[in-house]
Order: sequence, then C-alpha cells, then structure tokens
Amino acid sequence: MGKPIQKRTLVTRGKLIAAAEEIISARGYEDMRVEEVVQKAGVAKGTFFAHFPDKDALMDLMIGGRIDTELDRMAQLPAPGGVDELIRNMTPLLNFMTHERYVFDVILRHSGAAAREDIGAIARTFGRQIDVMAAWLADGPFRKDVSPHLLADGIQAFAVQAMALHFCALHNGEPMTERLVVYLDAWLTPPPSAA
Amino acid sequence: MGKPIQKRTLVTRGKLIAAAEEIISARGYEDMRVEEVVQKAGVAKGTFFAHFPDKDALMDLMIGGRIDTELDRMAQLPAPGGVDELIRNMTPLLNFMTHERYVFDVILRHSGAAAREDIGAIARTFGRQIDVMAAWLADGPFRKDVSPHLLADGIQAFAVQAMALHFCALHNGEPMTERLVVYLDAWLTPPPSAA
DNA sequence: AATAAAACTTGACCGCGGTCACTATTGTTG
DNA sequence: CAACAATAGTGACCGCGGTCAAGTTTTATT
Repeated sequence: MGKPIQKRTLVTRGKLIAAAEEIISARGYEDMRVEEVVQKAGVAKGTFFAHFPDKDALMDLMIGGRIDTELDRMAQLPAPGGVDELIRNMTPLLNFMTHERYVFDVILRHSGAAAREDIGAIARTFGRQIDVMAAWLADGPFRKDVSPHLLADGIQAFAVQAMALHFCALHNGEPMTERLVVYLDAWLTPPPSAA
Repeated sequence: MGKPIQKRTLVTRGKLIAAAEEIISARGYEDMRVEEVVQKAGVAKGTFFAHFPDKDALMDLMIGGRIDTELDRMAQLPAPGGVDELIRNMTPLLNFMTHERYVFDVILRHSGAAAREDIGAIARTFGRQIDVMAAWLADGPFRKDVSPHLLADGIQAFAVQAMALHFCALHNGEPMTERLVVYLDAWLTPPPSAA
C-alpha cells in the first residue's frame, strides 16, 4: 500500500543525511543550517522539505541514531551490581544528551511523539531505554516491591531531572552523576526494614 | 550601582505586557507574535528587544507569573493526608502546565537558568514548588528515611515525566494523574517493612 | 536657558525555517 | 517507442524573530 519510491529518492536522502552528518561533526548540532545542508548536498531547499517535515525531524533522526548507538552498548553490559555501577553504565549516554544545550532541548521536545503514527527516533529510544534498564533491574540488589518497569521509568525521570539541573546555574558545579546517585539511592535501594 | 530608569520605560514595558496579556487571553500562548504585541502597544519592534532579550523572555515572565499564582494557592492549602490528596492539590498547576504543548516546552526550556545571574521567573517557580511541597511532606504519612526536600525533588521529576507522557501518543488516553499516582505511591509511601 | 550626556525609541534590514506553483524525471502501459 | 501519470526537484517567495546605526526625549550640569 505504501506508494512506490524511486531509487533517486534514497540517493537524495542519503546525500542530505551525509551532508548533515558532516556539518554536525564539524561544528556541532546547534549550528546546522538547512540552507547549508542542501547546498552541501547539491539540491534545492524545497527538496529538503520533501524529505523531512521540518528541520527538527532531521535532528530527531541524527540525535536518535546516536542515542541508539549508546543503547546498543548499554544493552551488551552485564546487569550492574549497584547504583554506582548503574550510573557508570549510563554515563556516556547522559554525557551525550547534555553535551550541547540545544541537543538536550531537542531530546526533551521529541521524547513524546505528537501523534500515534509518527513516533520519532528519539521517542523510540526513550522506550528502549526503559527496556534496557528494566532488564538490569530484574536481578540485582534493588527494590523488589515494584516492577522493574516502574523502577526504570523512575530512573528516566530522575535522569532527566539531573540533566536539567546540570544546565541550571543554581546547581552546576556539582557534577550531574553526584546528583543522580542521591536520587537513585533513594529510589532503587531497598529501604530500611521498618518505617 | 543600578542605572537610573526613566518613568517612560515602565510605561512602555507596561504597554508591552498588557498587549501580550490581551493577545494570550484571546488566542493562547503559542500564537503570540512579537510584531502583534508591538503594534498593539503602539511602539516599534526594536523597542520590544530593548525591554526583553528575546521573545522567550516575555513568555518566561507571563508563564512564570501564572505559575506563581497557582503556587500561592497551593501554599495556602493544609498539608495533604496522602498521595491522592497531594496530587489533587497539584492538579490545577499540572493542568495549566500542559494546557498547551508550546507552554510545556517553554517551561522545560526555562526550568534551568542559563547563567547564575539571570534566573528567570519560571526557574524560580521550580524552586518555589520544591519548597511548597517539602513543607507538605514534613508531616504526613510519607517516607521519613530521606529528607522532605529530596522527596519534593522526586515529585517534581515524576510530575515532569507524567506531563511529558501526557503529550506522547503511546500513553495518552490514560489521564496524567493516574500515571502520577502510581509513581508517587512508589516514591512517597513507606515501603513494606521488609525487603 | 543652554549644553552635554545618558536613556530610550525607531524602522529598515537580515537570517533562516518553511511553502508552493511550476518544471523535470522516472516508470508503466498499449 | 510514445504517451502519460505518478513521483521528485526547483527556487522565488513569505513570516517572523532579532539587530543596529541613527534619531528623539529625558535628566544632569553649568
């Protein structure tokens, strides 16, 4: 039922993505301009928007791809034996997500999809992240009174909070992971036996 | 010290803010155009940017003011007797924060300040929110093994998570507060006496 | 009242994301 | 192959946030 796609479509799309990658690796995400991408790819500006609904959609793809690489790595790792190790396992991902303020903003904007049908790359990685972490939590010295999935949801929430504070003038100085360890100790560690 | 400010500055600023308020209450936050604000205020476009660094700064002010109103109300309330009541107390705030996708995005962007010196209105409300909730948590049937401040941080993190999922196609249908109650039960409720 | 300096305002202009009516290319069918 | 849809690509154009050199008004100074 999908409409037939001509070969040159894939070629053009590839040229656009390659151009974007080149620009990003040279000057970072924030400074990417659509005009520069199309110029480098040797196509007209309108062509860009025939391939992507808007600039954000390309960013979603590029950033989502990069996050997926990190998740691939994380999925290989053995289940962490404690909060410290868990955070160490996540650190490369968190570092990427916060290495540019612009990137973090794009990620937040795309972490939920707008419509059921067009869940973007980043939104998918948020789901994947839950799965990876839930697997870690299933066995390990962590709370067992709630489901691993719920625990993973919480880790995500706390990670976002820690990353947001990383960009807040009131809180930086203290590294992100130190803030996170406090949160996750309280969230994941089996509490003292009586209230 | 502070440079002298002329009276007309306050007048102009007032006209800009009044114009913005009028537009927002007529058509919502997202559709506010700087050009329309200055036209309605009867000043030139450049004047706007002499009063606010950028459009976002005005939005920060407008949205922050509105959030402060909600926090004033919340601060008056007696400490909630449980998770359900706590969430009921927060609901008007959460509803405002999510009543437009654009508003939620602005809030997230501004929840951390860019530089120590220019903490905006929204960033300040995030701090206030912690204080209001920490006061609620000090007495009440909630976890006591960690500080009320930390508990309040967590509530904020989970609230943001719940609101983000509210905009996610995969999760809406289920109302926001129902998601939140699951999170907060696990976070705030004294856990069963043994692991 | 004249003058100078600082504060404030102005609007033409720019950058850049996004649109759309039109042209060009591709694949198909008789 | 020629005719013809369907699919892709084009670039002038628009909307809107943001800039800045020049002009106007206020306040301080003599």
